Amino acid sequence: MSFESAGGHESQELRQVQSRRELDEVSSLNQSSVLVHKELRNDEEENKLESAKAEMGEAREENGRLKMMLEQIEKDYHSLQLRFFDIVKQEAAPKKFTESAPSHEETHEEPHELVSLCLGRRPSDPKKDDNGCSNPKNGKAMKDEDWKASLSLGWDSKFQLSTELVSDQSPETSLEEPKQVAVEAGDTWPTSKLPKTMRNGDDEVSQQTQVKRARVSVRARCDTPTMNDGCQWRKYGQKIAKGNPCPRAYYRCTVAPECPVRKQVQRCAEDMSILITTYEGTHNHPLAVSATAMASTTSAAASMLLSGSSTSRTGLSSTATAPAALNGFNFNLLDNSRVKQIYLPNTSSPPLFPTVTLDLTTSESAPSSTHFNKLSSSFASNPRFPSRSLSFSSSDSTVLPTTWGTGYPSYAAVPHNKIPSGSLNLIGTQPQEHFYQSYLEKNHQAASQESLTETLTKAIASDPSLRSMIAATISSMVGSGGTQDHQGVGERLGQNSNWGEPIIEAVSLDPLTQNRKAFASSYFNRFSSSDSQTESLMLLQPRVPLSISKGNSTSTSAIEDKAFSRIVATHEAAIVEWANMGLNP
DNA sequence: CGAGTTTGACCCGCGC
DNA sequence: GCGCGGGTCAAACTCG
Repeated sequence: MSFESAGGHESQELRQVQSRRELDEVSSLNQSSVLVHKELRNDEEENKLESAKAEMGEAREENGRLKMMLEQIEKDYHSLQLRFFDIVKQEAAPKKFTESAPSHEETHEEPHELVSLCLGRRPSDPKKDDNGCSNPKNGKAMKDEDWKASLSLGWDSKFQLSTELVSDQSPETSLEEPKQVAVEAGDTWPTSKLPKTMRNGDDEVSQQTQVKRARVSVRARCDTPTMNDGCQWRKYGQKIAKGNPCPRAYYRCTVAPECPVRKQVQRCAEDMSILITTYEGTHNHPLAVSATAMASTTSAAASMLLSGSSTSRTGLSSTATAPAALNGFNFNLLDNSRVKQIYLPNTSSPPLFPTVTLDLTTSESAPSSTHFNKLSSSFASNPRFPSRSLSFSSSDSTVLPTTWGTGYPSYAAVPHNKIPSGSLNLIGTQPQEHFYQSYLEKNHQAASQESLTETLTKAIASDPSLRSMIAATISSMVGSGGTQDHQGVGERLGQNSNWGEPIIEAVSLDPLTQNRKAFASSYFNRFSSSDSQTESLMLLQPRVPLSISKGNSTSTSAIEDKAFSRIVATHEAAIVEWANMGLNP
């Protein structure tokens, strides 16, 4: 202690001596500097002037260099933009280019990379969105509408997202422009099927002939000539199709003059009460709330279909089934017993387009796994395109099907947390869906729940579309079912958006959703870190999270319920984390 | 009178 | 090349 105090004393003296010396130096320097300053004042000014001039010269030079760089950058940007447009044109019209100048690069192009098959509408008018549901103050007034809308919020095709990646024309419009491109690229009709006026008119459109189009066929019990899906349709033709005494009617969307969406309506030959409506194309206009349900459902189905076809070559056959969630429908595993045969007008001539069938008929009819097999095999025989069947075998007819034909949905009649269960079956030809086949077999053999869970986990890892569906389910659960909170993801996303509008916009605008997206992406990427599609797939969340209520799924088999519980339990931590993102933004 | 429907003709792709 | 079937066109027709 004394040593320290002595040392401190010495240092104090040293500091005092030092400061005195410094003061002396400063004073002497001041004196001398005054003299020098007087002498050099003129010289300094001259020097300053010269240095300033030199600096200006350098600045000019730098400015010139920067200008050159800017010009060069602009040139590069312009040339790249031109190249980009050329590429987009080429990709949009592969047929023309392959015919005129076939190249290896083009012939090796994956068709799915060129296609967007979003059946929802593109966000053509964000203002309308704002006027509609995004205003939280409208809360109660919009409740019913929101509820309806919540049923209709859907997915968008990941191909749209993929298109987005390469079609960004300007940062400000990056969320909108690509969608337009997607609409133009994905909804074009083959040249042969384009109206003559269109064939002669827009070359770019008519050139997009090889683009693979997805069709979504919806089977639903309906007494009226057509399902009321909220859209305005104009009938433009009717034909008697082979194998079905009931005529097939062709309708064109008339909400917007240029809307490319068409639908075919035909009664099922075996069951006249079942109406088969096949949708094709993407609405390029805002949709009414009542119209968004079908658009979302078909969009999701098309997305699933294409996600499968995009990851595998067609022509390989396998029967596949998958658990999935669409717009709040229950996420149920396959129940073969409820899958009914879907009318196939001409199994000898496979459909020209990849088709996904949504079976919204009730499950009252007799079980028929043989029908299922027959159906899947007939699809599998299709060498050109895979087809899938999604069966929403609902035990409660108050869901979607009954809303069609009556004009307006009756969703309000169904408590949101008591949505009846529906199974969703995928019947596909995707070789990567070995899991589905595996599950199908396991289901038949009453396999153990443990193996089922493992299989499901493996499936998540192997199938990007399934991952997207799982993510959708999680989102749904968090949005309403899991938290009993209508302010969940569903409202966040659903209210501020119109139907069919690609989810990417809402996702991009909502920090919470961004977090969730990032989380889900990272989470599911653990299963497949090398899968580049995962991230975009994670954006395909459902707009509306209806409750995935399992308590009311009386029609669901015990195996399905348990399997569902297991898969949810397996990813419980992720789900909780996901949910907490909303609770603690 | 305009919008929507009906219906025969037409076009095109595909298989034989 | 021919026939078949799916899809579309467009004139005629219907309806409000």
